Amino acid sequence: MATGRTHRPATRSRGIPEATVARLPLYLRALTALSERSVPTVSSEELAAAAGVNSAKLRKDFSYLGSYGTRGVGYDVEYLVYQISRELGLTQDWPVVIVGIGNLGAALANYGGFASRGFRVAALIDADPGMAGKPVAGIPVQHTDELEKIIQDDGVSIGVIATPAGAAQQVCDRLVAAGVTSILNFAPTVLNVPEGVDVRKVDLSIELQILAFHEQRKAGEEAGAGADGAVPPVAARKQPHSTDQGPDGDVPAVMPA
Amino acid sequence: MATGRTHRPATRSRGIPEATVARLPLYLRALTALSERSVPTVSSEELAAAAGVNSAKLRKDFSYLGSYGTRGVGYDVEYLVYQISRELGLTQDWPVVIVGIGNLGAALANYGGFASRGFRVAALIDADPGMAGKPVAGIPVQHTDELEKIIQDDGVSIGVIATPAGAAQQVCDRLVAAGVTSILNFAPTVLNVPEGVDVRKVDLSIELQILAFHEQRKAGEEAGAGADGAVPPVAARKQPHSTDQGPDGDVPAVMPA
DNA sequence: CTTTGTGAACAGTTTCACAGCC
DNA sequence: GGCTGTGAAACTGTTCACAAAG
Repeated sequence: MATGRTHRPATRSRGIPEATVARLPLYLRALTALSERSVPTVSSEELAAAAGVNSAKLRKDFSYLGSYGTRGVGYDVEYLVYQISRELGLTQDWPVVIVGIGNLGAALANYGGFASRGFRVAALIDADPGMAGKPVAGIPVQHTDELEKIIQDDGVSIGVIATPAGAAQQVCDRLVAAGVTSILNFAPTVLNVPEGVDVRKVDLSIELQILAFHEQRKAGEEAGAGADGAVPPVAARKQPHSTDQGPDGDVPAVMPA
Repeated sequence: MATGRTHRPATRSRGIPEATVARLPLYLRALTALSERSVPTVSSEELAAAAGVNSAKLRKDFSYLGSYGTRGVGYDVEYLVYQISRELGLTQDWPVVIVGIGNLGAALANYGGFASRGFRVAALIDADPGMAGKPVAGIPVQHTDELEKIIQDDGVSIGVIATPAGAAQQVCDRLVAAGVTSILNFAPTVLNVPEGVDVRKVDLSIELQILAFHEQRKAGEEAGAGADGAVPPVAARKQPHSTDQGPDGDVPAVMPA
C-alpha cells in the first residue's frame, strides 16, 4: 500500500454507517412481511424482534435515516418500507448479470427474492458453448463472448460471479472492463479490482469454518484440551446453557478496491 | 432481555476476536495455495496481499494465536497452516447435513472446498419423497423423516439449511432438537434458536441490496438529489473514479442465541 | 539490514439510559 | 403511560509506529 494517509479521503458527509446499511435489508424484509399482513404500524421492539436485532440498535439505525417514527406510537410500516427502499436504491431497477451457470448459478437465477426487490436478471452467461440457448429459470443462457455487449447494451452495473475459482479473476476483469462497478463473488478467491469497484464475497467454506471454530469451543470448554486431533466421535451432547450471548459475528465481506 | 448486565458474563479468557476468527479461513486458503506451490515461508506483507487484507491487520491477527513468525524472515507456511487449522478446529472431522436439495443444496453438495477442509457431507435431506434415493454429488438423498436418526447416529453438530424460507424454521427446530448446535442458514428468514446454538446466515438478496446502496451512491454523488421516486430509466453511466476506498462492509451474520 | 509483535492512538459499533414528544 | 430519538459510555476493531529479534 502507498505511503501514508491514502485511505478514505473523507467521503464523510451524510454517511450511514456500514453496519447500519448491512442491516437495512433485514428491516426491509421484516417490514415487507408486516406490510403484506396489512399491519399499519410497528414499535421498534416488535420490528427488532422480527429482524433479529435489539431495539436500541434498530432505533439508532433508523435515526441515521431521519426521524420517521412517532413517539408513543411506533413506525408507519408503509412509509418505512418506502424510505428504506429509497435509501438502499431499490426504487430503481438494477439489471444484474450472473456469470457461471452451474448448480449455484442456476440456484441464483431461480432465486425469488432476486426478481422481487428491484433486481432483474438481465442475462445468464456461461463459458460452455453447450449451455448456450438453454433456458434456466426461463432465461436463455448466453455465451461468454456476449458478455461485453450485454453489459453495455443493458447498462448493467452489478455482476454476480458463480464460476469456479480458477475463472473468477478473469471474469471479474472482463466485467469491470465492460463497466460493472459492483460484484458479488461466490467463487472462493480474492478478487483484485481497481478503485471504485465494490466486491462482496459469499463463501460457504469460510462460513463453515467459522462455525467449526465456535463448535470446537463449545465441545472443549473444559474437556481435556488435549493436543492431537483425529477424534470424530462427537455424539453431539446438548449444551443446555453456554453463556455465549451477545457475539454478533461479522465478516470481512466488502473488499473495497 | 433481562434487566441489566446479563450479557456475556466475561467469557473473556483467551478469546480470539470474532473479526480475527472470520479472517483465519482467508489466511488458511492463501497459505494452502502457497503450500501447494511448496513455498516454504511468507512475509506478512506477501500473505496479506494474497488474502486481501493489510499486513498490520494480519500480524495483529496472528499475534492472538501466538508468536509463530520469525523476525526478519516471515512465517513458516506449513507450520502456520497447521496452527490455523487447529485453531479453527479443522484437524477434526465435522460431519454436516444439508437439508433442502434444490439447486442450491445440490450446489453445496457438489462444492469442492467442502469435502476438503475437515467437513464431510454426512447426509443430504429433502422433504420431497420423489428425491429419496436419487444420488446428488454421489450421495443418495434421504427423506426428512430420517433427519433425527441421521444426526444422532452420525453425531452431526453442524447443519446447513437450503430449504425455501417457509420451511426453514421448522427444519431448524428439528435440527436443534436432534442435537445440532451450529447452523448455516441460506433461507431468507430470521431463525429463532435456543441459547448455545450458533446461526450464520448467507443471504444473496441482502448482499445485492448492500451493493445497490453503494452503487447508488456512486451514481448520485452529486447528480440531482431530487426527492420523488418512480424513475426507473437507469442507463447506468460509467463513473470513472469515485473516491470510495475503504468501506469494509460487514454483516450481522452470527446470531448467538 | 529485514520483518515480526505489540502498545497506544484512533475509528467504528453497540449499548445504556433518559429527555422529549405523542 | 408508551415509545422514539439521541447523547454519552462502553466496547470492539483497525491502524500506526516502533522496539525487539533474527
